[in-house]
Amino acid sequence: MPELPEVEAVAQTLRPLVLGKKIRCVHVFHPIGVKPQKSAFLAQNAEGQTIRRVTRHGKYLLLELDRGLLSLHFRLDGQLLWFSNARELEVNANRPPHNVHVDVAFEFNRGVLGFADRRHLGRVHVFESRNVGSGLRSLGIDALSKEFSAKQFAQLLSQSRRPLKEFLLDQTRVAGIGNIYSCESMWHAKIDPRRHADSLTKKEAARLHKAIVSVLRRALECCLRPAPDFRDPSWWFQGLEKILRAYGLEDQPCRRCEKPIRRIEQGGRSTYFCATCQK
DNA sequence: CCTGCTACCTGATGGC
DNA sequence: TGCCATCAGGTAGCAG
Repeated sequence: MPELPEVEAVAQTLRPLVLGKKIRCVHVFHPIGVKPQKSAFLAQNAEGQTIRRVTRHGKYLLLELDRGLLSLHFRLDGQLLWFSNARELEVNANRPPHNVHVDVAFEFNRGVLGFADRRHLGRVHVFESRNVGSGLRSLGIDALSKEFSAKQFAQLLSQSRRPLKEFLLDQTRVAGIGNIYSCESMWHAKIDPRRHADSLTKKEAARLHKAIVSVLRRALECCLRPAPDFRDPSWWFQGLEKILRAYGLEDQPCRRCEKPIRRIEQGGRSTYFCATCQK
């Protein structure tokens, strides 16, 4: 559930399910999912606590407890699953013929929340506060927060000479933008991903800021309709393809100028863009 | 501090 | 059909 809109949709959908519920028991089926923390540490710090708020910062989903918080990061493939009870989870997960890998589960009085990830790259951690944990602590401004203004964005851009694409993926500057929506935002703003961040004019920075916010809002609407279905392990966000204009469209004609979309590599990741209308 | 590289994992896909 | 290479919406950790 990779980028900000997907995580926000999950947060909104999850909120009514877990708010005010007490974590009766934590199950760690695959310890890699809590690494580098220990299973016992997670259990000790989460069991018996009630979920007071469900929030999000960048791509991190945060379950705030009476004391401390749970930090869930889905990386590339992580997802949440909901089971009626521990028995249902036991029957349906982590055993053939089902292909459902629940690494960590939180059991409530009614219902169980599972964190599943077949690649085991996603992580569940427990922290005293948001200021602990390297990834979470160093996150920049959330791209859908009030603090993310055009002025603030221009300021951040001016402080970096990295290629724009790499700058947008840097979660310590602006949090929440990933590979898809960085490409989409730059396409909408008509700016070349290879430009250095500090080379953007104020006007271009403002255009890109606007593009980022509208791309993320649009994607969030898509992610909420239909809303995530935690009861279906095969569920995934649908319909996002129809809003994409660059990502994954190598060799297909640009929707503005008809020239083929190009794919290049930046920082070890694919960038899709139109070399003709993105300057 | 910054930047760039690799590791971490599994599964889907396409070429031969 | 099988085998191999490549790709995937991400980040942590490390060296320089």
